[in-house]
Amino acid sequence: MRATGAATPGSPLDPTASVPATVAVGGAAIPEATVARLPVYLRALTALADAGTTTCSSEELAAAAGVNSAKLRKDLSYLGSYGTRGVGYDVEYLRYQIAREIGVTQDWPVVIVGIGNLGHALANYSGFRSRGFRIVALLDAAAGRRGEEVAGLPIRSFDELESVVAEHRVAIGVVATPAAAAQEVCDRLVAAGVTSILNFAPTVLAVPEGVDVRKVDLSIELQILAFHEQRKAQAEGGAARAADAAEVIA
Amino acid sequence: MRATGAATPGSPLDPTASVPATVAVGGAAIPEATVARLPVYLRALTALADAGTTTCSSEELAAAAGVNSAKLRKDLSYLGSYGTRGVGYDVEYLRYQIAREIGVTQDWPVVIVGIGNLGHALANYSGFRSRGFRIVALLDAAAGRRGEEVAGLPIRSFDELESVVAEHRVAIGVVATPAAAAQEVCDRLVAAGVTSILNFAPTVLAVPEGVDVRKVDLSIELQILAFHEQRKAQAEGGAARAADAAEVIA
DNA sequence: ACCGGTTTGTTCTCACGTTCACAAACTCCT
DNA sequence: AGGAGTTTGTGAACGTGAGAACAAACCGGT
Ligand SMILES: NC(=O)c1ccc[n+]([C@@H]2O[C@H](COP(=O)([O-])OP(=O)(O)OC[C@H]3O[C@@H](n4cnc5c(N)ncnc54)[C@H](O)[C@@H]3O)[C@@H](O)[C@H]2O)c1
Ligand SMILES: NC(=O)c1ccc[n+]([C@@H]2O[C@H](COP(=O)([O-])OP(=O)(O)OC[C@H]3O[C@@H](n4cnc5c(N)ncnc54)[C@H](O)[C@@H]3O)[C@@H](O)[C@H]2O)c1
Repeated sequence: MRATGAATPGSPLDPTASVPATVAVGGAAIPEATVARLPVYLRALTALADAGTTTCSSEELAAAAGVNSAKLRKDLSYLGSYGTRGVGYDVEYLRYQIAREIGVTQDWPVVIVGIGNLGHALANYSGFRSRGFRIVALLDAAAGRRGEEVAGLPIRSFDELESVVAEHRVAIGVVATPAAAAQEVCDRLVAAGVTSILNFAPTVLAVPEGVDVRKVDLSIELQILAFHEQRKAQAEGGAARAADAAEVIA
Repeated sequence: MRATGAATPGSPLDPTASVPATVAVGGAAIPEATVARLPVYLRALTALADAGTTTCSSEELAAAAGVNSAKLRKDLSYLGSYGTRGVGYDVEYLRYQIAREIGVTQDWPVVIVGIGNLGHALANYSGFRSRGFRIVALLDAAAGRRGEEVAGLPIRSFDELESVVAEHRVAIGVVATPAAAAQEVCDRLVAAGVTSILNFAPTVLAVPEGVDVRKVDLSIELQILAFHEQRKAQAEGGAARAADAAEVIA
């Protein structure tokens, strides 16, 4: 059902969101779907640059990013005309333009709240740094964790949130607490001045206008896979792999 | 820009995917966007049930799930007519119907490959179990990790993949290895018979027809937030918080 | 200077997804 | 039994996104 290279249903355009859908303000309007793909292009371009490629066609870049080349060209056209007809795109130049458009030419300071299993993994993740983000503080409510160092940063009290946000001008917060605490933590983050939140807890967060929330939900992803898996099993006549987990209806 | 309660752009409808878009086979066709929301409804219903609620209206459930109530009703209508006009939905009954539709009335066996920072967190995550999944094996290539126990399961050699998949009839695999190894691991998983993959590595995986891939990409999520954050800063006149990370263009 | 080959930027069309609005259907009360 | 009030299920209108197709623009060679 899914084709090679263009293989994924996966992340950004959230059907759970009831929202505008294009992003206008200073520059031109950029469709939300395009915004969600820009980071993918950026990554593909970085990989090409690392491989020593200096120029690439929309076809090549599209293949590397796993999208249709027409879609890629249309996406890029929202940013401007950075290619050369008959030639293609200059990898380094385009990479910079996309990075600038996304806003990751400088680092964004980020706080992580909830340094448990997941918080530790996030704190240790080096991919942040190279992609435009800098973790400036790790906060946790549990007194037991206080003082422990993770990836060179001490775990601090959640009560230090306000001063940390003010000091580093933090705009982005990550919530990695249990679901029960997520809304409360979110409220505190917003009150402290954070206007973008990445939520790992399995809850719907309510936030005031002007605050963006994105969620990463592992169980949802797996359940979507399970749904398709079940359909595949049914398509095979029901005698398939997950027959024990799937009852045939039709 | 985003409204309370319906706050998120967040996950499932991936603009990186060039794909059909409705899911037909045994039962009726269900739009992909709807499939992506069913797990959210399921979670909201579980929360309601835990709170002792036995009946709810589409309005209430929609609020709990963070979506428009018309959208909710239309989504549910794809599954059948499980509500009662003038009354609403029976929480427990609807919960079961959705769980059955998704295919999580029984547990799906899952293997995790790459037990590093992230793999450890995933292995320790209890939310899996309660949502229809059972981790049956942890695999890692590094000999150094061999034998270590995580959450009651031993870390086994990646070479045991085929036998594990065969033994437990595993259909779903999780890739938590470095990006460089992801495609190779993915190929092995597919060859072993896995037909659904959840990928945490920042790479585009190429898979044959019939295999589903979903990706969870933290950096992409953060970059999307950064984009909007930058726009907010520009909207405020450029003198805003992240002025150092955002140049005003006009 | 011109011509063939190549690749972008864009237009046009179609499919998908969201939302409104309302008739059908149910409950409860009189 | 009937009517008022409530809530579902869905038809229709609108907006957004995807992809095919093509004209405009560029390069290199002659
Ligand atoms: N571990 C995973 O792989 C995984 C996967 C998907 C989702 N999640 C979700 O991510 C969240 C964290 O998961 P985890 O496994 O790290 O849990 P965890 O219990 O290991 O860690 C949670 C941490 O949050 C801290 N905390 C609790 N209340 C707090 C508060 N009010 N303020 C600040 N900190 C607080 C706790 O002290 C603890 O350190 C959970 O919501 C979980 O459902 C985890
Ligand atoms: N840690 C995070 O919070 C985080 C966040 C986002 C994305 N990621 C991505 O998730 C992946 C894992 O991250 P991590 O921090 O756990 O990395 P890690 O280096 O801690 O762990 C990777 C593990 O994979 C194993 N491995 C390497 N090659 C393998 C192979 N061919 N077969 C089987 N196992 C192999 C290694 O032995 C190691 O145990 C990376 O691609 C990373 O970019 C991690």
